[in-house]
Amino acid sequence: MSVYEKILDTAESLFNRNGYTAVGIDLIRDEAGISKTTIYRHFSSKAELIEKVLKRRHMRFHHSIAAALDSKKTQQEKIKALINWHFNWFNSDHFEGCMFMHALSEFKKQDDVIKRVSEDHKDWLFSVVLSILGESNSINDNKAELMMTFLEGMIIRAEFNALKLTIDECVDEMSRIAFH
Amino acid sequence: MSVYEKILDTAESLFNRNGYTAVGIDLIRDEAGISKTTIYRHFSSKAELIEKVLKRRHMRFHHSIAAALDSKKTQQEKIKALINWHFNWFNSDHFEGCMFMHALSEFKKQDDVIKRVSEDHKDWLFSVVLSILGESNSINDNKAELMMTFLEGMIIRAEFNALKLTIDECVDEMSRIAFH
DNA sequence: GGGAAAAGTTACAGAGCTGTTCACTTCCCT
DNA sequence: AGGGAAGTGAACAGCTCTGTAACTTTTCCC
Repeated sequence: MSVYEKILDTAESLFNRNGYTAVGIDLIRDEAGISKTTIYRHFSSKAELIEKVLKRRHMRFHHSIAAALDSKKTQQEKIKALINWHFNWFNSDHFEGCMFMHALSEFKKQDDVIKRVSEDHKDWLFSVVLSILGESNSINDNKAELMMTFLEGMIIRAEFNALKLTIDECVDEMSRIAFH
Repeated sequence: MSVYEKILDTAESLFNRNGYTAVGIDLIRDEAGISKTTIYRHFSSKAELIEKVLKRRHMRFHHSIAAALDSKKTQQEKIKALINWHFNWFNSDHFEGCMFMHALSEFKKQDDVIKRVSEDHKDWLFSVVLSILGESNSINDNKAELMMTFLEGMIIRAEFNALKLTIDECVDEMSRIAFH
């Protein structure tokens, strides 16, 4: 694994667990076993490191979700796959909530680049939901809004260990929204 | 207004707009026009100040929502009042998302007291939703979970200016969950 | 093997943060 | 009038953080 990727891996893991401001460059250096000089040779600032971490994470999510949905034929199967994907994420041992959401909260008043990367991610997730429903029109846009709102709620509740709903209950709710 | 309350007011406003870690005691001192000595006479630490800010905010929300729902008779009216209350909040000029959620994200690994205050707030909001439905049983608990998940999604989407749903659409969705 | 590129080590500048200290002032209560 | 509570202002200790600089070591390609 290249040094560049090791920095990104370590930074992503630490930012995910402890937040962006709470994690300093020195901690990333120690955890990655890579000198600070090298970190700053690859990334001009902490903000750029965060930006690159988020962009790479977005690409990973993008490919992973696309792979999970592509093989599915019906709308119902796609919804089930989407919910399944999220529950797998919630139950993985590194789940700490949505990093893009946290980035938006921490930087919406400070850093426009990080803010935009996070907004782009959420816009993309909305487009995934919309694409399950079919073409964009007023009815589908509205259903996608409802589904997206519920999905965001699931993510938040899961972060705080407050999501008591089962996979099937979430699939049922999403399906009910989708199929009128 | 007492000095004590002025400190809480200023701190709450700044924490709300800029986050907890990003706001220093010196900024609160300048904004409130109150010396740092006085702040530390009333609050033994920044963590305690945050805790008191959150507890007072919780009490305010508690009374405000209770007042909004108490006069309503039917379940339908109560749901409408709850959604209305939230949209009023979203559209107020100081809305920046849920401070308890942000506190949980920032302090879940650091400060158990702040974490618990925030969890208590969310538990209370759940109990409000449940009380609209009636007594606690497996069916109502499940409906309350669905409604709470949707409500949390609304709050997040509103924070990021991504909530395109109207009041009526949210009321319809919540009612659909509540009335089977 | 030689030489350049990449990485490591260490120290440090400059800033900001929390929390404390001390000397001074204001104000209220009796 | 006088004493105590409450507030002010300014400095500062101690720490952490970002980012830089100078110098040494490793790695790797020809």
